[in-house]
Amino acid sequence: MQMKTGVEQSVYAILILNMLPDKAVLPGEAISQQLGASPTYFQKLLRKLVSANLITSVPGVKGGFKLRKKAEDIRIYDIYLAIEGQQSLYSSSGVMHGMLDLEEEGCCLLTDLMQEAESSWQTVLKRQTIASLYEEINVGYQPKVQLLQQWIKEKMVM
Amino acid sequence: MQMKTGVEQSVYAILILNMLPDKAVLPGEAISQQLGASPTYFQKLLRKLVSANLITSVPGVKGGFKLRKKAEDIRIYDIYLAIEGQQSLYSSSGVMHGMLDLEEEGCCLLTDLMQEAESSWQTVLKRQTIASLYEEINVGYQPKVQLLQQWIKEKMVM
DNA sequence: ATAAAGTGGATAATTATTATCCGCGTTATA
DNA sequence: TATAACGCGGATAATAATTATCCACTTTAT
Ligand code: FES
Ligand code: FES
Repeated sequence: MQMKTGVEQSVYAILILNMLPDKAVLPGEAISQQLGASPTYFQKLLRKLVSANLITSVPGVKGGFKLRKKAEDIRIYDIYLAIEGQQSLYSSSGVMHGMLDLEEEGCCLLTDLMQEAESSWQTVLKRQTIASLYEEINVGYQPKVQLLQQWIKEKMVM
Repeated sequence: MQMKTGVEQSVYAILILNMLPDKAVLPGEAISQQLGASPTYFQKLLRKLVSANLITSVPGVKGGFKLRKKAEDIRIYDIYLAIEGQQSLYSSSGVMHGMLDLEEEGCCLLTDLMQEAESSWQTVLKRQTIASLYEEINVGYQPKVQLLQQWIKEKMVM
């Protein structure tokens, strides 16, 4: 039970896109290179982010990706959801059904508990946004962020 | 990112063992049959529960498994831990390291957040115990539980 | 002695995740 | 208008995680 690495990559990808000037766009391959991710698979992840309306894509020669929402409106949870899908962490196999010979469903006590735990988990991931995460990184690693900004200026297209 | 089905099976297995009279023991195969689990793999799960000191095993002809702790002292989280292991839900691949060119570790902002979320999740799973779960099932499905009790009396050995 | 259990290791089957390829549509620009 | 740089989607392969089976072994009641 491990979160997909795609979630981490996506978060940092969006963090990069957040540093992009308005109207500018960054090619997927540049991003995947910066993250050290496999370019082809990373495109698939970007597609999921597009489907989730977190970023937009521009095809064609000066194409690429950019944010669709404001950084304040992108919660870490949204990114998680885009990549991992909406299925819950726990899904009952109906063990209790067979055990107690129940006809109807909607019973599983464990499901209730697990759902509550997951909600509690989600709450934390809904608190932090790309904006707040960027804030933290910026105060903690400003010089490095400058370099990243520089790199973005080189790779972006308008 | 799905919890292993072994967690569900283990919870119900322990719930069954909890209904066992003191000194009695239930063979692993009987349990797996009741749960509809694959017998050989389910033995592996039972082993993990033994290793985690949640249940004890008795070898030999009148052998089987029984609880090691009191139902009040077995949290759902303990069972989760026994089956899934102690690794956290999220583990950083160091994407931020490569991105910002950091030497040392202990940085990842996402790791902190994810850890907080996971703690929050764990808290819920630490609240409920086998005792409280059994309580709930007992009030909700008493007649069915009677039948299960009956079955246990048939299958147990002392 | 024998049979019924658990144990541990090796291995296979299945499923989920990650990765690659290729042909296509779109768009700036030469 | 041709071309090159990009994103898109489907098919497919490689890898890893999970689930499942088998077997030789130890333990113990009868
Ligand atoms: S056994 Fe889980 S929903 Fe019924
Ligand atoms: S990038 Fe996550 S710990 Fe440094």
